[in-house]
Amino acid sequence: MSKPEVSLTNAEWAVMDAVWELAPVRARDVLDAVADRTGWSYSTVKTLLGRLVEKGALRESRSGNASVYEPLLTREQSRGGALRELVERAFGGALGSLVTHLVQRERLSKRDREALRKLLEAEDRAARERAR
Amino acid sequence: MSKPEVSLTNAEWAVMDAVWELAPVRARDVLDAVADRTGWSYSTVKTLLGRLVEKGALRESRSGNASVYEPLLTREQSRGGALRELVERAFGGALGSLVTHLVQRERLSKRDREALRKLLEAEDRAARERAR
DNA sequence: CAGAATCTACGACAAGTGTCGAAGGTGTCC
DNA sequence: GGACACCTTCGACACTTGTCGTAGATTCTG
Repeated sequence: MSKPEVSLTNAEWAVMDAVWELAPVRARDVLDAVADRTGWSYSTVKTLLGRLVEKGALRESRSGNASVYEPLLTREQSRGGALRELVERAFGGALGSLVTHLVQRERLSKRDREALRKLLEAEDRAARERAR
Repeated sequence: MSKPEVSLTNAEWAVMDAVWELAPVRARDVLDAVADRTGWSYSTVKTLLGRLVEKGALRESRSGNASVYEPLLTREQSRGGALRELVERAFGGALGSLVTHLVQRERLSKRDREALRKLLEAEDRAARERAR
């Protein structure tokens, strides 16, 4: 039972962001949330929502005459998918290459590096915990 | 003089990978390098190469009757671009969110975590060096 | 109830992507 | 010089993505 591996486009990410934040949500609300940044029309949002339902990223239900949408994927799942796609395409499938690139080329700030170290500590502990 | 910010598609990454590895390279060589994995025809490769030249990712020169291609971007530059696109779309523009996601959700192996720590050390030193 | 305000459903369209095939040069080898 | 191999250029086509507009159904409101 493999997950269908839903991949989101640029515009779809904007919509999903709104849905994740406001679900259960109506098209109108998504538009309101997104209009400033995108300038989209109601139609555009509706089309995107429709496509997202089709590809299994959203669930659509009816509340009277209007549709209400809810996510079928979590933001983290989607991020993971997008990340894996990137690693596949641009980093030869090696997550390690991405990590290396991150630290060496993207010039993490001192604070970022500190935070990262903290995360690593925590993850070490978590891993040890899991191992028990 | 800002760089044109070239963005590569899926298929184009495959071609660029071959070019980076073999440049200066002819279409035929790219095809040979990529055929197994993709099953593409010569035409397909040629089309992709043409599009890459158009968008400024490759330089094309003539050697007799045939074209020879060379990259105008390094792999690292392109990776950086792709990474930034991802962060923009899926991580709300916050590189830190990506890093957090990486460590917490992608379950880096113990070895990955070690390597990462090493990189951080090195980066700390480099930063200190740069600061002088 | 009539009109206004909303919704949804369809369809459309221009770009961008992934993939080729066919036609016509150019070199190469006997 | 002719046959063969290999190149390039052009054009095509289906699908995806980004964006709407319009028409018809539904609901709210004075």
